[in-house]
Amino acid sequence: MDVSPILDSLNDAQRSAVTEPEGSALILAGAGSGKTRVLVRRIAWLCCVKSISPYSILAVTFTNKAAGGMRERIEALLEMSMVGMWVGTFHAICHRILRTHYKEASLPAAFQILDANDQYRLIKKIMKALDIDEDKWSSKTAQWYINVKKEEGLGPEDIKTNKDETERQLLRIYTQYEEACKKSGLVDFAGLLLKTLMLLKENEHILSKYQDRFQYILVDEFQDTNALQYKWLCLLSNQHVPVFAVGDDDQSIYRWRGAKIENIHNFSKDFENVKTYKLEQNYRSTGNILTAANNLITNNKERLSKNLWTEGDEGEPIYLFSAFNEQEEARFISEKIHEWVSHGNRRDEIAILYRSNAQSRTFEEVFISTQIPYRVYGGLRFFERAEIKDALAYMRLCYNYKDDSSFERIINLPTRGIGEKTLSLVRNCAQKRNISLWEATILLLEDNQLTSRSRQALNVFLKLIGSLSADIKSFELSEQIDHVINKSGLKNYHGKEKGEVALSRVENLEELVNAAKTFSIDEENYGDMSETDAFLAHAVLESGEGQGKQWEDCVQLMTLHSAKGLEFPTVFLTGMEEGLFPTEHSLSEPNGIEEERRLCYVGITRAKQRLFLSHAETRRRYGSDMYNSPSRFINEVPTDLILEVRPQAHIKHKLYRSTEIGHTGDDGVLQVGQRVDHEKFGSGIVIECEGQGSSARVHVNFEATGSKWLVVSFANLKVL
DNA sequence: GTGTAGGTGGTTTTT
DNA sequence: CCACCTACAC
Repeated sequence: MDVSPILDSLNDAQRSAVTEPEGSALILAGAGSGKTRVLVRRIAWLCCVKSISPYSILAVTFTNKAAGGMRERIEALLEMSMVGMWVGTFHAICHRILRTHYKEASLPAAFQILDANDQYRLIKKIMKALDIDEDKWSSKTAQWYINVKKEEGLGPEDIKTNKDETERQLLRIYTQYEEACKKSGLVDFAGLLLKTLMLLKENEHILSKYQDRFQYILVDEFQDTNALQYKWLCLLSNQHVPVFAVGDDDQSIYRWRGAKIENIHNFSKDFENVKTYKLEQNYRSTGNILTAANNLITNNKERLSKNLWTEGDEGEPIYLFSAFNEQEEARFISEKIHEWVSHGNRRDEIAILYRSNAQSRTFEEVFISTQIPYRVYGGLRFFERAEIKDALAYMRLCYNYKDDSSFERIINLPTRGIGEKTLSLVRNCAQKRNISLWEATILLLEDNQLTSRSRQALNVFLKLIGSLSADIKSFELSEQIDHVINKSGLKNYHGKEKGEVALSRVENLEELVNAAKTFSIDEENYGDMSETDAFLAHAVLESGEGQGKQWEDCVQLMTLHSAKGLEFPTVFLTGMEEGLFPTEHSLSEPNGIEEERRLCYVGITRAKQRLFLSHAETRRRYGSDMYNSPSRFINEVPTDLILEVRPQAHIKHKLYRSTEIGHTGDDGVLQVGQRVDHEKFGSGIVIECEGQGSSARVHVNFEATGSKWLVVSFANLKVL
């Protein structure tokens, strides 16, 4: 057969990887080296040349978006349907397996998935019930602890009771939390993975079913897999199914979330017959951009060596803009965008990247006033909105009365006179008898111990859910949701509120009905689930876009993390300041700086043609002015690549100002960060140094009087 | 049960 | 500084 479309325009390394005959392979694919292309062609190669049925292939990706894109690209390349091939995130795949074997996994058929937010709420509730002081052991820590333990593959019963008081408390919470999840038929994200792993370990016939089925396993973004996912891969591959793992250790930016880079190192040891391929030719960026990225990343000690190169031109220099404050930084970028657009270019070819979400604000303000359409990525997504989750909680409760988390969410929403007092009676009863809140409510009503008022209210609620759940069983999915949001009073409740927000809530609820209408059950991910089950799972696993409406040509604003995997002709890498990027936090973490540097590397390599780095001398943060020196990462880009742009030079600054200059009268060394004392202005901190000898000046931020430039030879500063 | 004053904390994020 | 949460007063 003609394999040319599959091997067409691949370079040698890519071709070797795609046609790897036997065994597992580790593809170290640098940024822009055609990683996705290799994955897609590999699958095409397996199907067409090796005549492997799509049914025998499992491809795992990091996001749902990537999964969809991959299937599409293969189908486009081969002009055939890939029905039967499993492509999805670890979570989606585990979810599917658990649905199929819910009995063996000791889960109810109607088990629901708990998202991070629900998980947090549940943990808080449990801590309150256990009477654990939140000031001493924060609920955030507890959540972190639970997820870390799960990712290590440890259930509460696997952890030995420690003498350490903190750990004992955390374990108590973990135990209770698992109990609560089990009782309500809820599984959190890490739980999907852990439960699947247990299921496969404990049920030989199920494990061999999947081991026999999947003859080839492919993993994208391998550097971002965590310990649990790795174990899962080992188990499924059973040492002999070839695993094709594609990743880039230099782009590992999720270690803080449990991603284990060691997986890349261990891969060759744990799997048989592993060949390693390096994809180092970059097809994305100009020579200068690549040189900048390469130079930056060589400052990391802990990495597999790899050097990107391109056949392309050097291209434009790396532009650097030093702004006085964050406003000016945004204004400068706004001007550049106007310039760009007036030359007939598109705004969506421009990305503005920043370290933290809060930084988008200044850009938004300036873009509104200078009339630049923009789109901010990230933030609250559709299925994460409170009103949507409320509506879905009704649905979930209708299908599973034991879902306590949903029960609590909507018992008094809209308000129906069931307050804290009644609710705590229900909670107590449920806890004492180890039954669900729903069952406890029924018991309490029979017991006749409640005030007539709360009995009335609880009765109304039970009746409502009862009749809703009876009504909707015969309806289409979208009709079910429409029915629920109307009959529950949810829509009316938000309709009566005033203001923009309320209006958008009603619109969102209507949009939910719409989403249900257009939801087509994707056989591959949801198998033989009912449409409703599939939709509810879909809502949690794939929480949707933050802001719809992509039709307008918009400048793209996003964090460095969310830029991973994307590329843009022009990239503005903003807020390049010590304390911001790298973050203050990272300085005290063991390998914090290296992760920040990888993040910077990701940022730089997003750019195809033009890269702007910018930093601000002062930045308003948490209400007070911060004076940050330029990020060390700027200095790690070779000076000769950089062109400083300064359209409105107010003061002449040195680009690379030394951090140490001259001497004070009492012969102390003056350097950035040094505390000094001045006769008149009092004490302050040196935030900048400039010049040499008698013309040397320092910028000092005085506690009492604010910041001032002082000539060192006159100021008579005392080093403190 | 709703509204508002006071306190607090505040990277990155997909599933 | 601002968004979010909690606690209390209507």
